[in-house]
Amino acid sequence: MGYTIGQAAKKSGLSPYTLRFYEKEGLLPNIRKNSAGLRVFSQEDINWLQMIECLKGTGMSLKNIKQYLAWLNAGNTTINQRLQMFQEQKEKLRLQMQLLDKYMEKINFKIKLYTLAAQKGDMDVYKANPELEQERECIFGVDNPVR
Amino acid sequence: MGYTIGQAAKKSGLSPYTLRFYEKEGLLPNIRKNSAGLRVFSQEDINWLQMIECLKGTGMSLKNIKQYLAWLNAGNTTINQRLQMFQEQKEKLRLQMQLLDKYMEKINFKIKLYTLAAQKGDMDVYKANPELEQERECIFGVDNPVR
DNA sequence: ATAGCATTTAGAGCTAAGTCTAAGTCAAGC
DNA sequence: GCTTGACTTAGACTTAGCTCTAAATGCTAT
Repeated sequence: MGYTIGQAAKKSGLSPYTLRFYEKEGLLPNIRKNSAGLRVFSQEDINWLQMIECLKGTGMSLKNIKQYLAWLNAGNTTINQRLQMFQEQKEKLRLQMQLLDKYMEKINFKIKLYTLAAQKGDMDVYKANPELEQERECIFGVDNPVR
Repeated sequence: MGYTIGQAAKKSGLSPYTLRFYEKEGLLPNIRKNSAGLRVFSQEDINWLQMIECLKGTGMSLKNIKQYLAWLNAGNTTINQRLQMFQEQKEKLRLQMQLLDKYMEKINFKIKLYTLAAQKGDMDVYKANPELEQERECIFGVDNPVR
């Protein structure tokens, strides 16, 4: 009913080095050790690692994840802090997703451009496709510099 | 028709330090200098900075952005490499957006959980709302550990 | 014409998040 | 009983990407 550090590494997609590092940093406070001194990761530990991945992947620092852990350990008196933290994290994620949508537009434009250029063999695609110029200005937000 | 480093910093959201650093790294190869030796950023430079932000924001390293710049400077013979680069970047972005969707689900679940807990004043929300337990298992992907 | 602010340079310093090394322990298979 | 491979520790090292310092120069408003 437990995993070695190598198995936990595979399950979580992190390296054994990283798992030890997280433990050293206090992000994995309750890892058991067996009689031989080896770490034993429970399913709960793996789940917690996935929560860490979620928070890290949405831009939270390890330091702030540690703060969340402290709130978890502090019990019911910190429910409101935790709720607020997730609400802020959600807003951050929403903005990030919005930004990525914009980046996707830019990248799609470039793919369109280079696909035409690859067919033609050169970059003079605006001459043959003047509508691209307008799309470019729209996506890249060209404006008039002062001075 | 040009910006100082401070103005360019505001326009791009980067610090003057970062802009100088990028130039030092060869990511801004064509910044003009005026008669006093001050950098003059053109609108083209600002647009290029926005492209850098797009590539960086979708996970590309500065080193690889520099490679792209080298391809740009090399001319028409590198159109296919550039097309392939953007196609790979698009796929990477697609996967990233998929991941963020998952994270959004997790975070929404936590907000639901903590909102109920905040009303109740404690974390025993699974007892009152057993359907949450199932949703949790679905989102966190609990499975049966071996051994 | 002088104070105050932005800019310049080279190069040092910093932070976050790992990543690795060395020396040693342990269990399993041949 | 010996080798192999995964594990242990403390602590040093690495990398990416900035961020700052110091000393000098130069524009701008009073």
